[in-house]
Amino acid sequence: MGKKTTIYDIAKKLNITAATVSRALNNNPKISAATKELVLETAAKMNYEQNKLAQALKSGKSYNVGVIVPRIDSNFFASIIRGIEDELSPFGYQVIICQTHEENAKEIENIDTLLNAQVDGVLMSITKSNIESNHFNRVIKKNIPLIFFDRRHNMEGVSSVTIDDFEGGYQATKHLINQGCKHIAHYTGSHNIDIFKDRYLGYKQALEDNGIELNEDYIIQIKSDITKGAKAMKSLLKMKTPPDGLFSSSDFSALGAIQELKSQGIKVPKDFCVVGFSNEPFTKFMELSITSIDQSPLEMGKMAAQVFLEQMNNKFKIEKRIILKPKLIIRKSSLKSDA
Amino acid sequence: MGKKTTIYDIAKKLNITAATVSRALNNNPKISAATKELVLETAAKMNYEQNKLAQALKSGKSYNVGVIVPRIDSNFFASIIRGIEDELSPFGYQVIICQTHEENAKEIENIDTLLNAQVDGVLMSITKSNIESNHFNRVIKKNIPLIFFDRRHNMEGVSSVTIDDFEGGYQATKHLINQGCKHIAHYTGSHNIDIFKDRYLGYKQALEDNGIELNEDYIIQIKSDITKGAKAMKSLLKMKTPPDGLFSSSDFSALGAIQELKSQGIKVPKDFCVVGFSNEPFTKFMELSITSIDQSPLEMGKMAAQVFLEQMNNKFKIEKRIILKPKLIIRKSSLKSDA
DNA sequence: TTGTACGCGTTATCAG
DNA sequence: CTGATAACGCGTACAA
Repeated sequence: MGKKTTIYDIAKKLNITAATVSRALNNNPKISAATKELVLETAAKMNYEQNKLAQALKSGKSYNVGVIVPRIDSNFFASIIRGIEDELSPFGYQVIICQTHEENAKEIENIDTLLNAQVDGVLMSITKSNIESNHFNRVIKKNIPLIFFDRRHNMEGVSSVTIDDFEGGYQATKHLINQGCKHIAHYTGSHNIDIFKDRYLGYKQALEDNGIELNEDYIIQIKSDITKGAKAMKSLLKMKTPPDGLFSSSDFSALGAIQELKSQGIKVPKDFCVVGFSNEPFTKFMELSITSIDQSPLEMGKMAAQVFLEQMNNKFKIEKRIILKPKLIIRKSSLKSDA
Repeated sequence: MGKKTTIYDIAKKLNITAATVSRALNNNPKISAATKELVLETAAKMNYEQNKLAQALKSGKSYNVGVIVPRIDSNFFASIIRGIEDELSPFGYQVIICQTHEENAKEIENIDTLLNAQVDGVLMSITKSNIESNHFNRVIKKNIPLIFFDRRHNMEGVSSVTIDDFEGGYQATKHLINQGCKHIAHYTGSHNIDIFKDRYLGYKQALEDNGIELNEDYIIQIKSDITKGAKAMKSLLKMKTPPDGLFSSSDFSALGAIQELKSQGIKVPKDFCVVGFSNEPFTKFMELSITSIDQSPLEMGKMAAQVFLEQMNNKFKIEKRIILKPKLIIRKSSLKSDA
C-alpha cells in the first residue's frame, strides 16, 4: 500500500499514454472532455496525488519560499510569518521556516539550504548588518527574489519592508515630552542593527526639536530583557538628576524598568512615564498597561509576501522599499491626564 | 548569471562523466582522491549547489517535514515549532509550516498539499476530534510517519506527544482546594477536543477526591478570550452562592475573570483564587501574576521531532504515546499565604 | 485529439 | 577507478 500511484499507472489502466493523463490533470486544452473526465475519475479512484517534486524539477518552480528569522517563538516574528503564510498560501506557495538564533553562520547555512531546496524566493530578517553580504549576492545571482523585512541589509536592487523606526522613536519621545517629561532616558540595542540606531536617532531629533539637551548618560545600551531593564533603571535613579521618563526600544526592558520604579515607590505615570517598543501582547494585559509602538507585524508579513508575488510576476527587476508607519499606542504607563 | 550549474557542467569542464562528479560529491569510496579533489575544487569555483529536488525525486526522500498547527502566532504553537525545528535541523530536515485556522477543510487541504510535496513526515495538532479521519489514513497508507502533538486523534498505530491534561486539571483544582477554596468554578472549552474534556475530568476528580460536590452551574464553556472570561465571571458572581475560586482552561479567560473580580472590588487571591492554563508569557509579567499550568511546548516539539526521527530509522511500525507531565506554576493569583 | 520522445538533475547499476 | 545508461515522475514540443 505504500506504493505511490503515478500518471503511468493511470495511463496503463486506461490504455492511453502518460502524456494524455498529464494533459487531463493540468487543464490542458488539447484533450477531449470525455477522456479528461475518465482520467480524473480513475485518478481519484486510484488515490493519485501529483508529485510536486517532479513538477518542480521539470518546471523550475518549487512553489516553496524560505523564510529566515532570528527565532520563531517571538510574537513579532510569528505574526510576520503568519502574514506571509496567509498571503502566499492561496497562491499555492508553501513556507519553509529557518531560524538563525542570531548567529551569522547559521544565516549563511540557512541560505545555502534554501538554495539547495530550490526555493522560489527568500524572505528574511537579518541578524546583523556589519557583515559581508556574499550570501545575499548568491541569492540574487540566481535570480531568486530576496526580500528583507524589519531588519534589512542596505544593498542595491533588493526590496524590503520595514517600519519607520526613526519616526517610531520620534513619536515615542515626543509623546513623553508632551506629557511633561523633562529628562528622558533611552534604552537602546546594538547600533550595528539599523532599527535600534534609527529609534535612537528619532529620540535624539525629538529632543532637539523641543529644545531639550541630549544627556549621554541617559542613554543605555542593553539587551531586550526584563532583568536588564530593571538593573539599568536602578543605576539611572542613582544619578544626580535622575530622569522622569523613559523611551525603551524594547517592551521587555520597559517592563523591567517599571518594576524597578515601582519597587522604589516611584509612581508611574505620575512621577515617571514609560514608553516601550513593539507592542508585545503583554503590554496591553498589564494592570498598568504599557504605552508602546506597534509595528503591525501581520501587515509587514503580508506586504513582504505581496512584494515577492510581484517580483515573481514581473520578469524585469524591481526594487521596492516599503516603509510602514509605526503607531503609537498610548496606555497607562505614560498617560498623566488619566492618572 | 541566472543559470544554475549542474554536475553536467562540471563534468563537461573536466572531460569526465556526471556519474564521476556525483561520486566525488557524495563521498563515494569508488573514486580516486585526485579526481575527487579536482571535482570539489571546480564545483566550488563554479558555485555549484546540489539540487535537493532532483535528489529527492531520485531517492524518494525530500528531507522536508510538514507541521500543521491551528495558527502560528500563538506562543504555544510557535514554541512547539521552534522545538521541532531545533531538533530536526541538525539532521538536515526542513520544516514546512501549515495553518488550519481551526478549519477542518483547511486541515484536509494542508495534508493534501504536504503529501503532494512528498514530505517525509507530518507532525500536527488537529482542529477537532469528531471528524472523519480519512485524511489521516491517507498519510498512513503512504507509510509516512504521522505524529500528533497536544491535540491528538485517537487512532491505532499513530504516535503522539501530549501532556496529561487530566493531571493538569487535577493539580490546578487540588491547589485551589489547598488554598481553602470551597466553591470552585471552571471555564472549559469544547468537549469535542480531548484536552478540554480531560482538564474538566481532572477538575471533577479533584473535587470528588476532596469531598466537594460538583456544581454544574459553576462550569462554563467559553472560548479562550479575555472579554468572554470577564463576562462569565460577572454571571458567576450573580449566583446565590458565588464561587470563591476559578480554574480556567485558558489563561486569557482567567485574565478576564481577574479583571472583572477587580472591578467588583473582590480581592485576588484573598477572597478569590484564580488558576489558568498554558503558562502564557503574560501570566508571569502581570503585577498580579497568574498561577498557571505549564505545558512545556518547547519540549513537546522536541519530543515529537525525536519520535519522527525514530520512525524514520525503524523500518517496522512503532506506536509511541508520550505523555508529558504538566507543571503547576504557583503565582500570586492563587497564593493566599503570601498575600 | 492523442502518441512519441526527450529533458529536468541526480544517483544506482552494470560494464569496462 | 571510471563511463555509459536507466530511472525517479512529470510536462511538453513535435509528430501523427
